[in-house]
Amino acid sequence: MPVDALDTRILRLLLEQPRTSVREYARLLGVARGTLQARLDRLERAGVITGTAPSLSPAALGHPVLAFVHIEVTQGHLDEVGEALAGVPEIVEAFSITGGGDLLTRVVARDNAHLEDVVQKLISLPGVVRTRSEVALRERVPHRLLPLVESIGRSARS
Amino acid sequence: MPVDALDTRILRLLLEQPRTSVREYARLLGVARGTLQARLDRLERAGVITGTAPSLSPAALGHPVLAFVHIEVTQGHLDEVGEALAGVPEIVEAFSITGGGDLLTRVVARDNAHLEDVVQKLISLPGVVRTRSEVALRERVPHRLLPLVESIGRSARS
DNA sequence: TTGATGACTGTACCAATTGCTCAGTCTCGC
DNA sequence: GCGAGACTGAGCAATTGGTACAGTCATCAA
Repeated sequence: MPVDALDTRILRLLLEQPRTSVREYARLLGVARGTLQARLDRLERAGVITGTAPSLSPAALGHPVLAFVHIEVTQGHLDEVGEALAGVPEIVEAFSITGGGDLLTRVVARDNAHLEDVVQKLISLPGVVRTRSEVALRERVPHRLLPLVESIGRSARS
Repeated sequence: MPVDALDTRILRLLLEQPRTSVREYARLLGVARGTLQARLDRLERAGVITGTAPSLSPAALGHPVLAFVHIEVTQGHLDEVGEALAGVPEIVEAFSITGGGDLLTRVVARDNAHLEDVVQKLISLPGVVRTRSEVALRERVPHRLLPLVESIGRSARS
């Protein structure tokens, strides 16, 4: 079993109150410290906990504009373009998606003019046919995993 | 100035090797511990560092399917639908985007059948006209902020 | 029934880290 | 010249993380 009831409680605590010590987590969960530590090790080894890097806000870093740029690529150039994307610092993440040779990239920019620059740069990449941009206007649901974890916890309990 | 040269060096360290003590960071940067601590406090207060929660992998949590679901909403129901999205645990994040009453949501699912269930749930929300899904096939550029930080650092130095 | 395996507990130890404070130095702008 | 703000280096008590150990308990196969 990948994650059992105790694991979901651990993950919930981790998400709700990071910056708490392992000792304190153990106290809150009513579990021995060794147990918790073993669980954490296992969760990390299993790839559930992928990293501990603090999250930064591109907006606070002077890049308040967020856009999703679809990139249409000519046949057979998907890998090539995909790799080239890594060289664009404004691209925060990118996926190849269903629908022919399409890529979906998440782009941040200082302003709309900067966004245009980035899109121009993308169009100039060899293998790119055209792009289509959707600018994020408002964050309706901020990135979160807690509801998913709780949902998993609920179905695991049953 | 929001982030100067030292700040970018700090952020780079933070991203490159988390799980290092503040003391060690200070040593690596050749800076007094107090200084570093003050900088970290300031970066956090400024909203640059938004959180310290460890990052989890939905895939390792049994949700390997990632999709971007566009939702078209009838006029005037944007807020309503936007709030309803928070009630769907499979929705990891959501934005309202350019183009009429459109929402873009990031959805994770156990498999394609589960994805279909989620989309069905979304369609059933009052105010939703139709949806369009793009399933992520491969992660071409994994989520990253380091290149952006370095880019900012380069322009700040000049 | 017996024996083994794995998970959890409670305790203990130590080096290192944290949060905090303080006085002294340096640089900048008015 | 002078004050404000930032940085330094030092020190302190309290806590932490890493690790180890023996004992308990439940499960499972022989």
